Amino acid sequence: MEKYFQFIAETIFFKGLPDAHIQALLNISREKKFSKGEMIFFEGDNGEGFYINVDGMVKVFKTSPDGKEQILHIFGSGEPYGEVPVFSGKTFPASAQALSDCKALLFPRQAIVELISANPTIALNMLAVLSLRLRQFTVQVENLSLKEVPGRLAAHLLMLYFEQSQKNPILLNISKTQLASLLGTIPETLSRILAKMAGLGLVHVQGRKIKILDRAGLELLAQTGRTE
Amino acid sequence: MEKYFQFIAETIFFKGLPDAHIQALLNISREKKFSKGEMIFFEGDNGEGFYINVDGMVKVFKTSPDGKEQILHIFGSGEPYGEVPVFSGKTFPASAQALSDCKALLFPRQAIVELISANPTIALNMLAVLSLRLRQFTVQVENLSLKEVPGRLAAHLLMLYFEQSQKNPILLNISKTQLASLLGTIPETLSRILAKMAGLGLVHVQGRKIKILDRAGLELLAQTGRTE
DNA sequence: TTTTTGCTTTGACTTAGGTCAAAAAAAATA
DNA sequence: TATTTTTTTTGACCTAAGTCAAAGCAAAAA
Repeated sequence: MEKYFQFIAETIFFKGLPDAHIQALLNISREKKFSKGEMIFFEGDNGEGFYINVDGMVKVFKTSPDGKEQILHIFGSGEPYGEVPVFSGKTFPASAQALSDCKALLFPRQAIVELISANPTIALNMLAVLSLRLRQFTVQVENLSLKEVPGRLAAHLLMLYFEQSQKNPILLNISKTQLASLLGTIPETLSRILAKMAGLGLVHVQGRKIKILDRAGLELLAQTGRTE
Repeated sequence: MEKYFQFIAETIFFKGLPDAHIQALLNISREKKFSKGEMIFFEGDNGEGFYINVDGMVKVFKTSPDGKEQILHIFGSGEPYGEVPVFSGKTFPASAQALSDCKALLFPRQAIVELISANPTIALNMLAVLSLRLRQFTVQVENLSLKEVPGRLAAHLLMLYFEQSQKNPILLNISKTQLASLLGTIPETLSRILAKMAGLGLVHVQGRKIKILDRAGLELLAQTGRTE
């Protein structure tokens, strides 16, 4: 586990902590591996702790009775997930699945609570992370209820553009089917709208590579939903 | 402010704290009054602290460029809101407005952060509150993207039924226009669907009083979206 | 009480985006 | 490479729910 010392010390949850605490965290953490497609936890499960992703990508999602799924979030390296049951005392509100082969560190509930009780400063990092997550949810609700699919897609592409340090073309990190589920729509609709956006000269699409041709146009679409 | 000692000591945020800390909180808090319709904060503002509602009801919401609004949450007595900027260091992700004349206590950011740094109980309480809020958001996203309006309405009525200790008829605590906005739809659609549900013998509607006639039917509708 | 204002309902119409089916393309596996 | 499987695209069609307009009600203000 020693190899994760530096890794833990740099995660958003635990950055800025004294070495002694990092070491304590290292001692309580367990390494977990998941292969592509494997379920990490199910909605309704009692959480044994939360995870920090080391390698690979994880999706957290909800499913409807008729099998439709809505992705809530996709987590990559260094990102924590599954914290809700640790603090709320309730079950997981959603399920998690490995999108690729994954490695993660599991931090058991009891040990984390004790660590916070002994050291409230840690809690501030965690409060910050949860607050940012709340912020993201307000955006997702706004997108789902106040924007139409083209607007959501435009906003997402712009987000990726900045996330990938303004490189152009941008590269989708997930399949278009997964992207559809993240945007609250279905692959057919996503495909049609990408085609329409290409027709309008906003983007050029080649598999997972999307070249932004008209950034101002995308921004207008993302903000107002209109294209003129 | 002394009159709020007991009130603060019983809020979800601050329950379980020693009297000395409650007194400290009392000392840093400021009483605020808002009249019906008054804005409490705007999306994008820097938060000076968070609020705990004393009297009245507050809605937290997002608005689209063309004026449509989505209510994220409605807060009543004893409930905290506006915490996101305190911990995330960012601006308010949504706006807040008084739905009725309101009284609230404002807890300034700096003082709260200091209190948390020194007191693990508060930190854990706050983590619990934010986690529960995250849970609620997952439900809202699920509702918006995986359920149709009748299913969302049925789920909401059942929630009110339990919130109001299974009294029947239940009483809407907000106008139908506000309810529509909370459910991610518009008043016309809500009205039509309530009429349809009444036609199916699920409920009986009389202004803000809604009598549940077929609870199993409502539960089926809430879970599966179907009515047979 | 009367007047004004805001809330709710109803009707006619439109549309974004979903469903179903099938073909085409890409990726994974043998 | 060939073969199987998965993903993506396209077409025809359908429907939930939105828009617009108007009327009816209820609640607040004069």
